[in-house]
Amino acid sequence: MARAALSADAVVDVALRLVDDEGAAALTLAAVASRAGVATPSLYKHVRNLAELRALMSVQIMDDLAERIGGAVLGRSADEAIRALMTTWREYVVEHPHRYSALVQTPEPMVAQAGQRLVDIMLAALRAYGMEDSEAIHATRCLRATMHGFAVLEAQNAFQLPEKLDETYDLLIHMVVTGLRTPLRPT
Amino acid sequence: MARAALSADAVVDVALRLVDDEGAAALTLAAVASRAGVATPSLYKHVRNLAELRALMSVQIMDDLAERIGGAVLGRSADEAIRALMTTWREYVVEHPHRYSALVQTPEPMVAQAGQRLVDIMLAALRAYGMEDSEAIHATRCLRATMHGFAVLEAQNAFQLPEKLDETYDLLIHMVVTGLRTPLRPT
DNA sequence: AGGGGTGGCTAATGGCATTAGCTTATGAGC
DNA sequence: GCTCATAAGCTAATGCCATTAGCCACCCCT
Repeated sequence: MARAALSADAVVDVALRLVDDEGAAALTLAAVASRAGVATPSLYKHVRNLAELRALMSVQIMDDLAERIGGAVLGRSADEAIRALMTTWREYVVEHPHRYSALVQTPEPMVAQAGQRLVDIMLAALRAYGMEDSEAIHATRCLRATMHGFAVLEAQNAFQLPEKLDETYDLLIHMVVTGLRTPLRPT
Repeated sequence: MARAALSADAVVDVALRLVDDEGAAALTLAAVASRAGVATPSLYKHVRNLAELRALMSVQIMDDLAERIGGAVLGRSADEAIRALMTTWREYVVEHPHRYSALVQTPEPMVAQAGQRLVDIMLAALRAYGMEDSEAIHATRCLRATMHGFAVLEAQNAFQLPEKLDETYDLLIHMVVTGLRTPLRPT
């Protein structure tokens, strides 16, 4: 080992704060290096390239989300668990909208695994409905799509009208809870 | 006027086909120019810059979607309209996944207006539920968030497990229809 | 005290968006 | 049919960015 200095985690951390402060479009290696007080090429000692940095950031974001959500869901079941999950998810997005916009979905194993950890937590919350496996997977996808869609749109400021988003989100939670509880077909 | 040749619309068209063929990440002015059989700087005679090209592409995509959806919803009401709307939306995404990934939401008026046209069609479909204005707006946001979330994830290939997406989407439609029909509170 | 490896640096390359300024074809009016 | 203004194209140049190559200094371990 040599000087302590930077590390991959530290670089990711600097990059995440940069994105928080200046938006996802401001993410360049030059800007990260400048914040870290280092020359641009030095970053390559810690991350392979920009694409990997993006992936590492996404993993960190998903893990943060997973941790928060895991805590929120603990000890609750069924409707209450979904409500807590969705509320916690949105809180994170509202706290860090740019960070959420910087999330990338790549087929890369590292990112896919972090996504899976997140999905597993949702899956666990939905099993509380007594769903069998395949059914729970479909339900989880619906939950994920719904939350993610709202999150993306809110993070990008895509909702124009003056109606309160809090109220919309209450309705969204209601829609998910009601819609997933009502059986699709009487099979 | 001078030579017919290119036009802003033609550039947008070439760019959309490029994205369809090679993915959203392949969108560069150099690549568009090459496809159009022209030198890169020539594009600036038709679009202001890359950001404007992206915006114009997004407008085109949203208008295509609006046209399809307008047709699909015509003559249907309530549940059937929502079902048709969601099905048509997803068909477009499956046909043009890269194009959908290239969609940008900016506060720019041009894009916001195209988005509004799309939202208005959804709003019209939801009024069929007899919702009053504010209620219909919240419901439209839920519908939009849900569809968009699923579309983004499917376009990015973010669903890993082998379960059929068709089945998931059936459940999603069911969730939206059921969830939006059930009143939130008996106010 | 010394040596190996790690983490930093400067310099160089190539792709891209964008701007400046020149050239030419076209079509409207005569 | 000729002229000319202008739209639409071009080449050249700039500057930012990611990435690579190759060099140097510091620190820990012995």
